[in-house]
Amino acid sequence: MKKKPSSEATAAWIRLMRVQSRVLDAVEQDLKKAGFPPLAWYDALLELSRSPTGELRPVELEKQMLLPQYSTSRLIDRLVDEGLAMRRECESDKRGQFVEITEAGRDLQKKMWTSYSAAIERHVGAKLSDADAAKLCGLLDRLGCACGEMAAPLVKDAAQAR
Amino acid sequence: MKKKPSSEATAAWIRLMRVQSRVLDAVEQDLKKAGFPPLAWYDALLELSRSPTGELRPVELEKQMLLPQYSTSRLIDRLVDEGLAMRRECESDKRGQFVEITEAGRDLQKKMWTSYSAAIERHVGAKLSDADAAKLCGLLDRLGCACGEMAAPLVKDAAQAR
DNA sequence: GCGCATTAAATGCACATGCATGAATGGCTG
DNA sequence: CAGCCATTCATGCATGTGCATTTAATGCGC
Repeated sequence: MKKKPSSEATAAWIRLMRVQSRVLDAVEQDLKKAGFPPLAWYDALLELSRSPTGELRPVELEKQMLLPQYSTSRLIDRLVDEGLAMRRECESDKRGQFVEITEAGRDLQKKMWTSYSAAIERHVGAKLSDADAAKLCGLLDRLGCACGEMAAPLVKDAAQAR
Repeated sequence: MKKKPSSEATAAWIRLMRVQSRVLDAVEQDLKKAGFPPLAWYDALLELSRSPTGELRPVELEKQMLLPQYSTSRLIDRLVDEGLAMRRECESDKRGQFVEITEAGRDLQKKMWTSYSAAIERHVGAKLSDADAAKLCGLLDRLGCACGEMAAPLVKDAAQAR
């Protein structure tokens, strides 16, 4: 059947791709210039630090962030290499493991948030009123949620860092 | 000064990243399942085919798509390898060159558009009314355009394929 | 015309990613 | 309990990407 998208839908698609790419680039650049690791590290550290116990199963991390399994596995490798997290074996299920954030990890997450939040403000907040940001949010949610999963219970304030 | 972003701005940022990632993924998967090359190839072929002469300088291509110079260079390599484009030397400026789309390239672009447009409809059009898509567009533009460049003269109907 | 900064494009090298697969464990079914 | 499929995580290999540098040609100032 191959129905064609309306020109509005197509335009929205193009904007979504281009604008995201630019804004992400800008924010990543800001972080890099401040001497910090990539955003993905922050996301992982944040998820870990948000867990009551400071630890998560790789599988859970993988679902929170939208990464493939192998990608999560290697991200954890790097965090561990840098002393930002530790692997801990899982008693109840010996296939699995836990990843626990270290103090250094928590520190880095907090420090990054300073730069990160400034970058968000600069590249997003400064260009949109709160009302418009909320509208944007609502429209984007309509695209994401119907995607199959719900997966947005704790996302809503995922940056309540510090 | 490091001003903090409002929670609305932060939420919008997070949605922008996550939703784009999901939707892009979905569309790329659709294309891949249909046996087509990555989206970037389509974008490049479209830009080339849109040029009146069917050719562009790599530098121009690089500006249209949001790619770094070396990335464009290698993308062209692949297109040429597959017979979808040809390199042609530039008379007036011997440093430069022209990249010209071939018939095979035009064909592929058109064929991809069938799948591509269906994917856009499925993952964007179907989830948003035209009015909402237009709103989304407007909000996104506010984020992208103030970015420094204008760079959206021909983007507005960049998918007027076929 | 000569030196020199500038622009266009390619490339070597380290590192990241995607994909398929493997290894270990768990759990279900008969 | 035996067989079998599912789950969790790691990894080898090919491919892609980022970054810095190189090569080549231009234009500019003098």
